[in-house]
Amino acid sequence: MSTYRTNTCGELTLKDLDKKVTLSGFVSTIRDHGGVMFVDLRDHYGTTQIVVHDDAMLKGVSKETVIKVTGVVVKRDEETINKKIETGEIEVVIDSLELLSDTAKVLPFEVDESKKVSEDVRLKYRFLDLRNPKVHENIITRSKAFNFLRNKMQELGFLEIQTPILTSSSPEGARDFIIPSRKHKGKFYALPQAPQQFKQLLMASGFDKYFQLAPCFRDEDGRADRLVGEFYQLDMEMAFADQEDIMKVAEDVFPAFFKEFGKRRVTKGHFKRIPYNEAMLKYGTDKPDLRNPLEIIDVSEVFTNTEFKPFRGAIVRAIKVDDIATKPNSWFNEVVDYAKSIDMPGIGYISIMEDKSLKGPIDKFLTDEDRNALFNKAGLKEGSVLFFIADKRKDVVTRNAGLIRTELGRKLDLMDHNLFEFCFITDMPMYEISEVTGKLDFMHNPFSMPRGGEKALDEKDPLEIYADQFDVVCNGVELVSGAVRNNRPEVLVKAFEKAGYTEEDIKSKFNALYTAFGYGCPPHVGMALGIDRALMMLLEEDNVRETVAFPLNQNGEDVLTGTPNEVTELQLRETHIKLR
RNA sequence: GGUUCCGUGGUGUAGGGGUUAACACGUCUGCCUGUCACGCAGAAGAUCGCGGGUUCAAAUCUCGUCGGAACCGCCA
Repeated sequence: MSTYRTNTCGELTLKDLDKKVTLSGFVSTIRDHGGVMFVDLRDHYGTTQIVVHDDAMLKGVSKETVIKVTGVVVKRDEETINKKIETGEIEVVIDSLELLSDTAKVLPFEVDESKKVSEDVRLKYRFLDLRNPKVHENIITRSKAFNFLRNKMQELGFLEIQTPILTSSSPEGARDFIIPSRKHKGKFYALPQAPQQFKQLLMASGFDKYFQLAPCFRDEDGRADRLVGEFYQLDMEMAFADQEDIMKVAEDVFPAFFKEFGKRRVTKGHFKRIPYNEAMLKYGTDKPDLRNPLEIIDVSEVFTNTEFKPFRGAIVRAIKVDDIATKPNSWFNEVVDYAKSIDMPGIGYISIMEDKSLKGPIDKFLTDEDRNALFNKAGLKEGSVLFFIADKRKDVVTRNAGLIRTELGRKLDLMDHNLFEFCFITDMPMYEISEVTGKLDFMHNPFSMPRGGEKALDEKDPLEIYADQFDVVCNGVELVSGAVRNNRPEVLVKAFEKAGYTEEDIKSKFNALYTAFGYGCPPHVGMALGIDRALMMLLEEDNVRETVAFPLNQNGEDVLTGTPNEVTELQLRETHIKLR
């Protein structure tokens, strides 16, 4: 038996009546009624009400002090049962109390209310914040989630293998965190942005199914849904497998994971598959929220020769919404205001009235032929409203249409808030024209196998080449990225040449992979889930930092431990670093 | 790197060119034998982030700066 307790604060019930018990924990609250005092004693497992009859025992005891008490488990009177806590039918009447650890009398915040406190204060006193059961529970769930994923992957025959944390910097992708080498003057280690190269090397090493709950490091700015510095991926790779095989794993693991830890229904069966280009047209984004039933259509051809100048020669997209033609003008004005807020000049729309006549700012520019074309194309009916989004630039019109679709869905509350709806975005273009350089560049993952292999690279317009590469999107959040990898050195070289790299570049930057592939490598496929972001959704939080025990703030600092910090002159000298 | 918002006792907020800067929670003191967000009475606690400017007068207006958050860039 422990010196400190016979039981935890979360487990005593009526079946323990009359037992002599010892409990230890944090003092949550003290309610002093004169002759009788109640102390809520909290530990990791729960809260138990302690009854004190001698106020001398509470000397020095205040909120958040750590105490040990011994007493007898007593049944509460019917009218004093507290249904809010597991132990609410009993209480412990104590005869001794020992103060194990004192506390400052004035706390930086009330532990139970810590979620309402500004984040910088919470993080400065994170240890207090984490005592809050609501905050505490997230970390427990995180632990269980990691355990679940590990078990699930092992059940599926995947082998967990650790890949290096001290590795080499690669110029592509995100900024690396770099670590100076003591033994190699002027050289640096880098923390991995992802285990990408190593997991592919594992495939070349003959391991069949690899996974890892992998820490990843990127020296990039954070967001509410993106951790600064470090985050975790469920990373996996499988040999002798194609895209269908890994998609099956996705459809097995992720819904099970969301069902286990989420509070919402999860879509059953196969995920809907949407080719990238179709997603961009229908939803205006590569991470659509399918709970929103609205879809975007292209009606450019109707307006090729229109009298309405903003639409003439432009790309025109439209969103049909049924049964809203009778909304008041003010409602439509709010939509117009939203359009302006995203830098659209305005938004045109037509409403279909009871007599099938049209009403709206755009109507006077339409010919009967146009009207017929729109009716057919959009499936308009009485009560429908068709919103138009136009611009000469394809990326702008696509983005704006997507934003309008989302706003209409939100405004009309069309979404099922009790659902996690997954889909695959497939058929990713291999290349795109970089906005920065104007040259051909990889759109996503350069290690993906171009569909059609060498032949496609030789014969096709690069912008027409697709990859067996996919994302898993849930409720408009990109959770997973996966792809069939390029395991053929000669194809790899060709694929990189299109993006302006030489064989020498590949040899110097990705020497390990290039060399390994030269000695035979099974065809392989893999994907990675952003665990923190998935947890954020499962915990219904709107900030990823709520899923991590000790997150860095947006400025990349941990104000509790003082990270990052300065190092000694000696450390600098040994690692050949000179500050200036 | 950029944009926007925020910064007022320990915490969360209100207020707003002028006198004791308000409220809730917390803290302290006293009362109370059944509360569980206990209650009641009282007290302490803030140069309103920092610096400059305008003004007879700045916590308030203004400029700058620092800090935080959200978004854009960035995140193959």
